[in-house]
Amino acid sequence: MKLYNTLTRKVEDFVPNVEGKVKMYTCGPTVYHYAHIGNIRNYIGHDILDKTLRYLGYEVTRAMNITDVGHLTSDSDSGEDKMEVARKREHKSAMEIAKFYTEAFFKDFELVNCRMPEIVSPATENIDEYIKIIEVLLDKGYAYLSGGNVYFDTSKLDDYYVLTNHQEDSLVVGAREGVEEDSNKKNQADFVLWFTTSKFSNHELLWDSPWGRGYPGWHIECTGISIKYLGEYLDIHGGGVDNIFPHHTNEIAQSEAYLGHKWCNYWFHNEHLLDETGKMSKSTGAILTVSLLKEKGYDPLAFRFMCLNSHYRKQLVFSYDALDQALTTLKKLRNRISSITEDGSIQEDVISTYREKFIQELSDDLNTANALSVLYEVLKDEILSGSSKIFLIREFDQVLSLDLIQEKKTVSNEDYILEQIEKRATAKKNKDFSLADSIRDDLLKQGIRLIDSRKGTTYEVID
RNA sequence: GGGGCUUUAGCCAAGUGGUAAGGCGUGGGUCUGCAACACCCUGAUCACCGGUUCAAAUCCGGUAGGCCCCUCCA
Repeated sequence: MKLYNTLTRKVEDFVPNVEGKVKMYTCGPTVYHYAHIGNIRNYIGHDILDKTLRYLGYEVTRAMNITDVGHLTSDSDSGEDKMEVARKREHKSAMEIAKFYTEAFFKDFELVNCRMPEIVSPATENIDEYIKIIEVLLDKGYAYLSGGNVYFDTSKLDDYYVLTNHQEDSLVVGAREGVEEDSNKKNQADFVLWFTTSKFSNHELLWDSPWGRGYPGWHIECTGISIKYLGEYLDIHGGGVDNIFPHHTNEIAQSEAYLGHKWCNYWFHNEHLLDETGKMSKSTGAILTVSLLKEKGYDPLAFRFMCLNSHYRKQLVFSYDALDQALTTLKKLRNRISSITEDGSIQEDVISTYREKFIQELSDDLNTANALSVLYEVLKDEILSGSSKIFLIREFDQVLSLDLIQEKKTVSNEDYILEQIEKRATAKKNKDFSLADSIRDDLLKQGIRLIDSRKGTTYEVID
């Protein structure tokens, strides 16, 4: 398995800490709003990685957090917490907001056939863990108290910027509009581990800590949850590219300072899905979700297909044109697959050849577009028996998860349909084409499409 | 200002030194009373300029366009 590692900026052979076992962590959603399709693309990327590793025989343990606290709209103490903003917007309690959007997230997550990680943990359920880590960081001298908050001291590290090529001197303070400088910090790059109540009188979610009643900083939750559930040595940690700096950079800083050794070997980052205007954002503009696509009549898996047809490390521009294409392609694929008759023997030799090809593509830094091409090769192969094709497709779909093999839709009134087909055949024989066509149209309205061939007429059930 | 990614046919895209996969669409055809389905055929010298090389979409340099990050973000 070859995988691009942000840490080294190279495609590398993947070697887990413990042979045959993989510990994997995914930065989960922030549940103050709906997850848009760009967010979901990220989870599809992680899902493919997860399933590919399993397909290759690894025993994968995967954890994901749910961020239900502690995201500020701005870095300085004057910023508002996003959960608080949503709370005001919707006149609900913070926990109600979190519960609502968590459920909405997993609904969409499952609509695109993403596998649920073994561990899914909300940030608010692991406060003790963060406090424990922060105490150790203070003891070791990596953290300091200032203005009521606990900060991580980045100057204590030799290589704080390992994940990026950033230089401290060339960073622009407040590069983004609305970001203000925090005067409590010793160093520009220092970040908050724990906020106290001092500046936030209206914050709803608060916990007692040795430093006063308050709440955790954004970065500590992933470190805490990851170490708590996956241990001190992590194989893969992933998220969107925007997380590289500062989130993942800070995670590495605090985790390794806490543990005293290297923490995670491979950093996996998905590129963004763009729309015509550029980056999709939860903070601005309308939010397009998978559920909304479904309401518009799209199979959510068409979106998954669209993502798989591209590469996870490439920006992908969303358009309805592209989604339409993906939907057509997926339907045609399923159509072709459903017309395969399962006969003939299972041809182990040929099957393993294709299996190897498929594995080779996925093992090449998850080249899903080429993996899909292997699927087309299988369909076209004239030597391969129907049973062998279905066998392979079923296997490929364990990773692709496109529901390629559809349950044959059955109808309760088959006798009636056959009777109508018979009637139409007679009408055709008598050149009464208007009657023949009206029978065909009637059946179509009932979701039955007739298929004429030399051998006669058959039917299929359509949506 | 600094760091990074990207540019392949109408569209989605693969391809990291040896004369451009695959899919969608288009056009033509087979089948058909017609249609749908299916099947067959159909297209690009790879943003531009220069260099390295026997050989470059693939390596190097430059130009132009698009995008991301530099403390909200997948």
